[in-house]
Amino acid sequence: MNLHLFDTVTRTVRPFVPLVDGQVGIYLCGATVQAPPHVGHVRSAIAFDVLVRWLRRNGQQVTLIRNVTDIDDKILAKAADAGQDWWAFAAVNERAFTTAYDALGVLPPAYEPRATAHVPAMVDLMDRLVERGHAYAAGPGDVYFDVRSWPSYGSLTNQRIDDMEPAPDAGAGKRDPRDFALWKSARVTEPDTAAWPTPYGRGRPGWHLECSAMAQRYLGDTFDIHGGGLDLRFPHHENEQAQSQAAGYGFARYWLHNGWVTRSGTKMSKSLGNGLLVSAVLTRVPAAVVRYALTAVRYRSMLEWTDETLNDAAGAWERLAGFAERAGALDEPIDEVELPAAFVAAMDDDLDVPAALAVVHETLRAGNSALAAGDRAGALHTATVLRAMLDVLGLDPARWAVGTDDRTATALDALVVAELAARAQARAQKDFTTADAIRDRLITAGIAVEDSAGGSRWTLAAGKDA
RNA sequence: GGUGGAGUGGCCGAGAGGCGAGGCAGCGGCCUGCAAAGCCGUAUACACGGGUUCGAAUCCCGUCUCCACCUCCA
Repeated sequence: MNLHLFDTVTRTVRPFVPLVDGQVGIYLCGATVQAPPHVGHVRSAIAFDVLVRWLRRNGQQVTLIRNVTDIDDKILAKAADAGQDWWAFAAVNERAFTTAYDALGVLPPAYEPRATAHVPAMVDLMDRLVERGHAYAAGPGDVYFDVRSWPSYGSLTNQRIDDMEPAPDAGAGKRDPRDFALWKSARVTEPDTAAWPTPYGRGRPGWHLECSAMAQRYLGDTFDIHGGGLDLRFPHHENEQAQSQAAGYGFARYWLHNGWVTRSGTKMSKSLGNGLLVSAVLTRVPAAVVRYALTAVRYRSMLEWTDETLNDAAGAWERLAGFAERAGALDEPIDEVELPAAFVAAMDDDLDVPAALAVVHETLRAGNSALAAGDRAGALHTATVLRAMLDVLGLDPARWAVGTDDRTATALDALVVAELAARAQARAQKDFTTADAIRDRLITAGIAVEDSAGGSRWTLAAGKDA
């Protein structure tokens, strides 16, 4: 493996060497389940899904831990507004995330720990920090991290404490306004179920503490990669690193951050109200097209989300999937296929997917040419290589093909095939008026028809101009 | 105020001193009954102003514009 990754800490692309050869531990900040996922959320999941797939393709055994933050201020507030139990409210949104991940082909993590199930691990971490003089209780249930006690605080994002804007809600009893909460005391307005007893008083976990505790529990004191969105670098990841290292753990060896999805140049986010729900997008665009659109841009870049983004993705996707199918390669095994050197080099260069896709499209052209020249064997081989590359990106056409066991698809196929047979007969009799009428009828129904020497082929034309 | 990112042809997007990645759209051609699909061909691109160099989108200096984080955010 010759993978190089951009590490946020050093701000350079550097060789990735796992702590234990052949095994890679990754902690990815998952969702705070206060709302269903928007497109930006799944972009992050997909970015790291590609990393996981590439590591596995290179023979690495990957342990991916992606947490679920199932309690926080907003969850409590929104659930209260909706007149629901906060835990039920969180569970509904967590399921929506799982549904979206599955629909977009994001491989499931090894484990998805929930914050509320890890209070003992968090208390352990707080104990260590208090013992070492890096945390203090400011009152019953309120525990803060003492940023002044940890000289390297700010090292992840290259900031000095004195340059940071102090939090406006400088909590009572804080030694420094930048001190952040490890544990938040139970409020009288909050339900009893939202607080846990600790030696420091009743309360609930601070966001940063959760991730430190869960990463350490499942991946060990030191692990390979910590990932998340660019917006989590500060304060979340800075605080995680400070807590864990101040407690004596090595923590993450590489920090990776994905860029976000923008609308008119502005970050898509819940608070700005410009978030597009994944569920809404998927009602009008095939999941494979959405996946392609979110995968095609390099993970560190911003991704402007427009109808044209989807239109471009739909065109490219249909070209790729259409060739794989026409070449008859959907059932070929791809695990042992050797990948083109240029593709490997692109992926090894900090997951340069756009460059890798250039190789994919060159391969596609060669395959289409082989097919046009009647070279079935050559086309089949090319299509198999193509699928192997696409599988690394989570875009293997076989994964997204409509199954023949799908009753609706089977029924539709029978009807369209009958129409195409009638059209073929009309064409044979040079009755092009009838033949074109049949084709127009199919096109109106959203079915594209392609003629070739071997007969006519149909596909659902959905996806374009979505 | 602090920290970081970005500005590439009609659009999207790689590259980072020297043969114009790739995709979409467009144009010309081949194929086709006509289409579609596919194939072939087709671009005086690198925010602006200086400089270094035989040679710069790529290095240096300066300028402008945009975005983000420092408060919950993938």
